[in-house]
Amino acid sequence: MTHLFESLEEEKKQRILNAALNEFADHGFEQASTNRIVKHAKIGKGMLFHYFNTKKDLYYYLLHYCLDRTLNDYLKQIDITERDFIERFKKAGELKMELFAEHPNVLNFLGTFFLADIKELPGDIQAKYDQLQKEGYEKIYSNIDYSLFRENIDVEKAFKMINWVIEGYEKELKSSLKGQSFSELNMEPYFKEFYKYLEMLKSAFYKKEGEK
Amino acid sequence: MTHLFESLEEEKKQRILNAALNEFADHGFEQASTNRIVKHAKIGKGMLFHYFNTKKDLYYYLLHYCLDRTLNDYLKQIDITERDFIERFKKAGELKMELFAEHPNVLNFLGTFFLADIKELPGDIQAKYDQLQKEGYEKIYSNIDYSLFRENIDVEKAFKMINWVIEGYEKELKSSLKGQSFSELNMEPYFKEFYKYLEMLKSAFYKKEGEK
DNA sequence: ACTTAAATCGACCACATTGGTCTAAATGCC
DNA sequence: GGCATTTAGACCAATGTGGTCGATTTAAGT
Repeated sequence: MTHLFESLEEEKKQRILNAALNEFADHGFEQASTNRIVKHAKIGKGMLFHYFNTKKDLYYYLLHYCLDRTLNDYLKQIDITERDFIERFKKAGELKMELFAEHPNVLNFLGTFFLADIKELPGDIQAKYDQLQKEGYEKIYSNIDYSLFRENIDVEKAFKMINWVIEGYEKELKSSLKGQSFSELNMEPYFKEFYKYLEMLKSAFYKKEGEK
Repeated sequence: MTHLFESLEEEKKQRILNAALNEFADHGFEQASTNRIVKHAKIGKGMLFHYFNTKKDLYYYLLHYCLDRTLNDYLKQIDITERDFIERFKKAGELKMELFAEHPNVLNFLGTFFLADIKELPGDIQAKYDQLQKEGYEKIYSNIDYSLFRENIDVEKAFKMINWVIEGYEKELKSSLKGQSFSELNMEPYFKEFYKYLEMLKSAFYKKEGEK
């Protein structure tokens, strides 16, 4: 088989995945401890190095996994036939929350990776990374209907502000629900509140009904 | 003398302060290394423990220092006779940038401290911390002129969105100027751009001239 | 039931790093 | 000169590091 680890029982796989993602997300590559990983994953030390030969290999495996998830479960799901910027990102925000609910550490891990700027990556991972950046850029900027915006406003700045508000709300939500098991929570009221912010943004930046 | 460290030549004091703040900001208390601190501060190991008896004492000293700076150089400077929310935070944003330019690590250090939630602090530090929270709350919410806001908008939400936009701009600025010595930079063009965002927020949330 | 192969653990390795100490030299001061 | 303070870094026991290995259990095949 291509990878020993892949053919493990799902539950153990998840335990190891989560333990390792958390450890790297919390401490970065160098300071992450394989001892802590095996302890939290509740496996013997030997196993970790049986599945992944070295600490670095483990890191690359996780990186590949996270890039894949983010690309397939998040970016690729963003619908660019939706030409309304805010509507597009309303759905994107929901997708992001779903991914976070299922795998809180995928996004955290990638977060720490982004600001660690490693000099060189294995070819296939570099490719995935490039693909992710390209896809991300496209999903944000392509095929937006500029005519929805009021004439006198700076659309570039509006884009940024909308993103900051979405990020701000996400951040606040995460911190106010810290500890609670996100995935078994009824998210509806939070989405409702999220939508109110988006409506405010629309009435701030979009043309009013009359002048369309 | 009350504290050996205080009566050092300014330049050496700064070297030690910066080295230690950076180390704790990057790694948190446990993982921070006194060896790295002395290396970066370019002093002998003995000195650090001569000035501050233990690692913990050093940490508390820094904490006290950072709380003090933030309180005196930032929070206390915010003018609450300015009743216009956005104008108040325009000046607050500038103060924050100035503090950051002079001491990038003070805010970073406090940032890591906030989310580390230590169980118990020495009395005097706990007091400073409480004072900071109280002062912070006051400076944000007290004496705001609500009548500036348009009648149909949710002011609480507007507050938050304004803060998210300011934080977003700060974050973007920091990351786009990363590496450059912030303090020797001409910040004017960036303030100009910052103001444009604030103007957009005003026209989004405030009453127009006519309806005042 | 017997053999062989894969999976699993954790003691163990050599080495690096930890917070903190202490000696001995350098420097400042009268 | 002589006393006190400042300085550097070798040194300490303790802990932690990534990674290995032999021993034991489990699974599979026939």
